[in-house]
Amino acid sequence: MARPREFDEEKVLQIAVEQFWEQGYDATSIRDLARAMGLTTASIYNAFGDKRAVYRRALDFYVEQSFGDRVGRFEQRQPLDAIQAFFNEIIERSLSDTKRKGCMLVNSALEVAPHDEEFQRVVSEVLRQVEAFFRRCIEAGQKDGSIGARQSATDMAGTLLGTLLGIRVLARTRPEKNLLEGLIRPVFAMLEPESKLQSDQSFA
Amino acid sequence: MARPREFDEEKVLQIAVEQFWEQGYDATSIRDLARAMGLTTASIYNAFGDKRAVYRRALDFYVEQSFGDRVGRFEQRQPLDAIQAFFNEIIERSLSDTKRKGCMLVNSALEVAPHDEEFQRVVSEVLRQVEAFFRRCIEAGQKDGSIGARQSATDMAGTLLGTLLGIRVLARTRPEKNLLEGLIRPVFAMLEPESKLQSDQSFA
DNA sequence: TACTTTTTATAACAACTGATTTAAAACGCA
DNA sequence: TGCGTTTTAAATCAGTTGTTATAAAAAGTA
Repeated sequence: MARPREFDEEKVLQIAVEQFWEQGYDATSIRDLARAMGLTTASIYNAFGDKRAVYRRALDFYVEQSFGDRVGRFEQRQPLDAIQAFFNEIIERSLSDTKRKGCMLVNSALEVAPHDEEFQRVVSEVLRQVEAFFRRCIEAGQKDGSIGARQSATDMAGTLLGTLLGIRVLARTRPEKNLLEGLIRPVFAMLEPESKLQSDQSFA
Repeated sequence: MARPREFDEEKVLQIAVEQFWEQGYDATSIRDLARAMGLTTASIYNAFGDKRAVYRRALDFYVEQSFGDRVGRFEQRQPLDAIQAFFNEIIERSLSDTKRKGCMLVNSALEVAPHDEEFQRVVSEVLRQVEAFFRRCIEAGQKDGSIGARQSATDMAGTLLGTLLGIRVLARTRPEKNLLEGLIRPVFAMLEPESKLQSDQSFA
């Protein structure tokens, strides 16, 4: 046959993720990638096509390891607990993100997706899946009474999605524990069943 | 004295805002700016300093006309109405944003602020002001009974700020009327006074 | 061992980047 | 009318951008 590849495509993609994640698409040059990957630019073009294709693969790779198993893992839990654990993990990750990289999907939603139809489709599809995960949790919780039905599952799932994105943006410039943990409290309260409402009057 | 300037600095700054707003910082070159402004690059450097300084001035200009009077205008109203009107306007603007430019401050929070201390300060300061506006509204509403006190004003102000940012990100890839107007409903419900809670069980 | 195919390394391509130099042009003030 | 000052225009700087051509190196198959 022919000469085999000297590098591991997954290892090299992981490096691409870190570069694009930290610096964004425009600010990362092919030479940046090549140096970090330990490859020549020719090898990158040979293996992936062009810069946009590397980013595409990197974003897929990121989504896979960021949302792939996680959603399934959380869905094992009780509905309300699943949602709360999901947000607690996001907040924790945002607070320990010393490099201020944020979420690569959100970054992509703002830098690349607005003027690239394909990325728009990719990003909105992932967001739709997260929203659907929230909605399934809420519907299950409403059925077993652990989540209130004052608002529709659809509306509340949207609220959770919006809050999630808001946290990821806010944490990028103001990664303050009090702020993030405080803003999520009223959102959790929104999920509470009706029976708990009266006992929830004090917040001191 | 000396030769007077041939261009109107405010008019030219407005053009810079539109360019940076639509394309972002990196993707907008000095030559892009010069062409759009009808100036030479030398004139830009003479008048503003360097590219970063142009962006700095443009962001200030944007913030001024986007948040300057608006907050004051809304604060004239009744507390709850002020908040609702604020969000309704944001949603309306997001839905009619055919160019998908989003909010320049949010864009800046993700592209520039993370690796530029000064912009981080500028962005977080504006966010703090928006948050303070929300808090003032909530505190006033809690005092006159038009807004519930199940959650603290601080926490709810944070929730509103997070929701605001979430809407601006979400609208960038999914500017859907149902989604945005739906996700805000539970947030408005969170603000309701205790007395209205029981009459709010149906959402059909 | 020779042939085929793919991956490498090196170099180069044209276009563009932010920024500056040079000199001409345009004003107000003396 | 000159003088001092600033803004213009045009060209240019060195460095970087994404991408590709060329040819050498490395493997399997015949």
